[in-house]
Amino acid sequence: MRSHMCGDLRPSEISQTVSVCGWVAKRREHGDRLAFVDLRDHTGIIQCVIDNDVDVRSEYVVRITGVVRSRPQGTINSNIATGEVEIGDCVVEVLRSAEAPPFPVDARADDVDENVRLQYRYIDIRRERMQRNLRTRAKVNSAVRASMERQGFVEVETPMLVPSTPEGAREFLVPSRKEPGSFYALPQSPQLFKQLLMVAGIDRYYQIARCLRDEDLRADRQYEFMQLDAEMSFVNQDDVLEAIGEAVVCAAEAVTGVRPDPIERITWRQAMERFGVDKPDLRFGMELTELTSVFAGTEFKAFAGASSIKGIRVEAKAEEFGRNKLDALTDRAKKIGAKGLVWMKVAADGTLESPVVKFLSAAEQSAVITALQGAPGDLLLIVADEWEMTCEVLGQLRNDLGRPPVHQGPYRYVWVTEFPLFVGINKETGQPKPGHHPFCQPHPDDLHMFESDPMSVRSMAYDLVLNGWELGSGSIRIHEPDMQRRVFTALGISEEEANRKFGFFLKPFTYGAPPHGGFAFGLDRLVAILAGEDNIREVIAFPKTQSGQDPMTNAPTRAEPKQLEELGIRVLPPKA
RNA sequence: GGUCUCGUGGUGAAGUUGGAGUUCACGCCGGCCUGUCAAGCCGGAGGUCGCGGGUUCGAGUCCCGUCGGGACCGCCA
Repeated sequence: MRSHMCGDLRPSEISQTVSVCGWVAKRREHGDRLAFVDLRDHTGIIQCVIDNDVDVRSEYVVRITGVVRSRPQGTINSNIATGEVEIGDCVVEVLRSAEAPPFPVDARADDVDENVRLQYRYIDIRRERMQRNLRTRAKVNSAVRASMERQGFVEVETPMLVPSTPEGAREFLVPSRKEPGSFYALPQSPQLFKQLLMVAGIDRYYQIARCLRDEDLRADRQYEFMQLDAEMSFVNQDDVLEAIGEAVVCAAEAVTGVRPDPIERITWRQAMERFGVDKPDLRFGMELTELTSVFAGTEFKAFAGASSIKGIRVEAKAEEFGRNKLDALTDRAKKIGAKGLVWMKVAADGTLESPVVKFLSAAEQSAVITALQGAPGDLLLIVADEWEMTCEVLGQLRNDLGRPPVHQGPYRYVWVTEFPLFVGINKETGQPKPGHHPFCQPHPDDLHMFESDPMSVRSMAYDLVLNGWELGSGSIRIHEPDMQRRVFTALGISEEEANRKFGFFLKPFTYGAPPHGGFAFGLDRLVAILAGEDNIREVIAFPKTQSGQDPMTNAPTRAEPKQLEELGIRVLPPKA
């Protein structure tokens, strides 16, 4: 039907007869004998000059055949790529008329209520921004696949109907018709299957896998999302980071044209010390500064006896933060869990202004300024608490006060390694909770304190972080029954319980499991950042809203009584 | 489950101390127009101010509830 794409026409095509197809982006009439029609396809816009009376309106689908010619002098439009040429002597075929669209099919729709855009997603996607985003996504998928293939990974598809597993995120359940009362779950990840593929000798597996989690939605979370999921046999941690890092770097290069530097690494401990979070945003400074020794002998009650004191310097913000804003910061700190927040302002003469300054010795005051490199006009924020709380509170404040939008360059990738094996205590059982999952290999250097001090044991788990967003995580897995038993014991899981919950997973490991490890990272998040979006809905063709609905299809919908009966399901009346 | 925030013709906004569905831009429909380009000029249609209740002589505006969108917290091993 067509010989060229709209956006491809250039002076090199002049005097050629061409046919283009697309949607009418704009019509400008100048009487019966002259009209300009801007025709749009996914490549761009070309101006067609119509010299007879043709009724074409916005979003009509048309085929236009005519001759490419250069535009008359003074009428070149430098705003579009095809602006030096136009199509003349046009024959217009209306392939389909159209209703007027509910919103402009161009950048103006960026300001339209997102719900309306989602309701008419098929029109929204005609826009250049959405076309670009979806094509960026395809580039990332393609580059990731190519990279994984080059590295000898084999794509294996794993089932969508899987057994429900008790740990982890809430699952979507699918009722079984053959066995009423029994349910499949939709996979939160192919975790179990990919490890079994290692037992099965696949050696290097990957999949661009759809994962589902029935947890509340956010800017960076949808019910369904795509992950690059991978697992490798006979490898150590470096091998995994190397392989996954290569795929990520290739994906970034495919989109930006620039190959990022090798991804740097930081341990979890360092990340907490310096940035106060386990997904540090390396694009800006304001790092946490250690002050515990500065106040080692202080008289100030709030600091005396605190095991960890740290501060951050908010550059040149002293003036901006009046009483109200400082109170709001203090509230924020308390909400996170701090007992309080100490603020100080560095005055023009280099002295400190703060409600607590009278409790601090002159030596302490000057030491604080030196440690934090305070300059006149700076705001200093200090927290004293247990180490983890101090880090966490200041890390949050650092992000609140300094973090740019996620998509704003430069791209700073970082591996965070050596996560703690256990995190927190299960309130019901009093036992530690797994930091990653219960099949994660403890750090070999920490095995001597596994029983005596389990909370200090590091793991062979790692995260990949980009601009403060967690892209994904992985670990070296346990492949020895003895080690697995020790971990279950530490978690308070009995052998009976372990067999009941994880039996179908553990048994295969007795038949010869190779040492293995893997990783999974969220493609939606990576694509969003590379596409310059701060919301993954913008890179998903048909996303759900925050309440989990699809304004276009109206999903979820009520089931027919007949369907429910067949499945042996009765729906309870809504709670009063 | 919680905090905050938004909801006014198809779209985006304005709407003052509570005083007539008022206004602006875009879009739409009709007319004029031979070089425009998110064209220009003239005219027109189009709204249950999300929904329900309350206060009031009178509510887009104030109060209560509810529904929907969004951001965040919880949650996401």
